Amino acid sequence: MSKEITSRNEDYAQWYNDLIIKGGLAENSAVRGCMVIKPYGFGLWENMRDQLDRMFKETGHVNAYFPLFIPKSFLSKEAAHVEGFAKECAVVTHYRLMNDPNGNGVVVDPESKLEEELIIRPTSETIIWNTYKDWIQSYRDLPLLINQWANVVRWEMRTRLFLRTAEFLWQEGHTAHASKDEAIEETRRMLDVYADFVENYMAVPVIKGVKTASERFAGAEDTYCIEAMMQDGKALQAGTSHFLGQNFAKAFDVKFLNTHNKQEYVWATSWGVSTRLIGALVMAHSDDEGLILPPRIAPLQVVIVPIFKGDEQKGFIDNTVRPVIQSLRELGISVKYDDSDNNRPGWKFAEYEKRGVPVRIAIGQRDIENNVVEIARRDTREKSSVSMEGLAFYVKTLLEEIQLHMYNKAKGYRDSVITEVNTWEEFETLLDTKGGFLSAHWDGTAETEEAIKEKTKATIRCIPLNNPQANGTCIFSGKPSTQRVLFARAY
RNA sequence: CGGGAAGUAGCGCAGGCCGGUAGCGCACCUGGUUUGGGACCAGGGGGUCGCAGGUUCGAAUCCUGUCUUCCCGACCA
Repeated sequence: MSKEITSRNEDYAQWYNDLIIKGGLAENSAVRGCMVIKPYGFGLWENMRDQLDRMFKETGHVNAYFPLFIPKSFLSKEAAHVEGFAKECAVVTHYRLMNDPNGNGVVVDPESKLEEELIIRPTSETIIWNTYKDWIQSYRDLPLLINQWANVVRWEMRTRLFLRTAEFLWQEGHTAHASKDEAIEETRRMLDVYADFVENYMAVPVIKGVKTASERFAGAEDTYCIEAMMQDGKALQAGTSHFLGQNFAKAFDVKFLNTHNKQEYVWATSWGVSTRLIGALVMAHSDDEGLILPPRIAPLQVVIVPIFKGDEQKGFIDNTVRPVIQSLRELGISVKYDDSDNNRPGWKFAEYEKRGVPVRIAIGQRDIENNVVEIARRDTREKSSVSMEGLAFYVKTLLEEIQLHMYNKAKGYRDSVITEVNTWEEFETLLDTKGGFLSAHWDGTAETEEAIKEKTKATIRCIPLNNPQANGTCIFSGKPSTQRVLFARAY
């Protein structure tokens, strides 16, 4: 039993905080609402980022970088966009400090007021579309497929490590297209990339869908999303891909000459995932002993712990382990040999379990005599004795098996909490007792959606893609409905 | 931004009501014994008690303000 981690049953929110902090991923900083991502957590992000980056490149995108500061006037050009972000922006009003005349350190120099305030980007549509105006003249300049890795700031009232912080890291793709169909195709393509990544690398099953009008990104025509399910029955939006129509092209006057020599506004998309995914990862897989990280993105895949009495045994173990490490590395597996003398094996076992390292290899005198090692997998906590012969391949296969098992387990849980409900009583009861996704008929109006949210805190997470059409009656209003949608309480 | 709780050594806490100059466990350092699920003995180092004012001969303790964190709400990815 872990001495340091609050159990899920006792206090789910505290359990999550404990995992992040005790697992070494991140901690709170001296700045309100901002976290420090520690090396282990950043290693995780790097692995996620690198894989996503490969996938973006494979789908024809290139990276670029746009400014952190956005002139205030830019933000006001697209009406819905302003509306959506106005309330949570950090604003730069001055550019210089001076010594406090009263001797209290430094103060803002009142002489240095900016003529036009700068907004610290909450997202980059405006600065990017202002730039695209100059980059796009003809259909030959399209499509323009650009991604940016950046930090953004949204002044949140209430923050939680990784899930919602004032500053976070993300990627934002911003593309421009010659036709509506092509832009929609891009929006869907990137949604598929996200789903592929989250399911196959993070081992978190997702539901692809479309947001309702009220849940849409500020300035989008359509917002597509992937929705994940956490162990407490609450949903989490893991990624979004927006079809922006011609809204930003019109706001920033971005036109191109088509093949018929006619001016047209370009069609746009934007899409993003953030460090929030780490929160999803933690809450989808981990247990009361600590983190459980999927092998394909774990910063450390294998840890080797020696068990010995005296220097002589240690020497034997070192010699046995050395070629093992080499053969694992040759297969592209990350390994750490923890032969530190500070802690005993039991302590190390607990520590690496807390950190979610997928595979632990323990090796002692007894094992060497039998030409075996002890292998423990983090996901099931099973231990077994494995021959040294072909060990590296065994581990490689095991890592793949763990990856798959984690996905299947998470999917099994997720599927078990998707419930079709047909009465309002059922809806309210299940929301409180079981949670998860409630698949229910909805009359399609924002009023009903809002009323349900008021009453239950559940929102429509998405209308799943390829959603079967079936006539029914709205769970709340009793009016006719053409399809079921997914409701849930969410992060 | 409203309501509640909390901030004392790296971590977890006691002390506070009743003011007198700070203590425990873990971690850390040294030496030794240990090592198959969070070792033990002995010795040792480390704290402007979140910060700023105030009351007082004297403040971790009382008062005011402020910052931060956690929980619940409103807002949101």
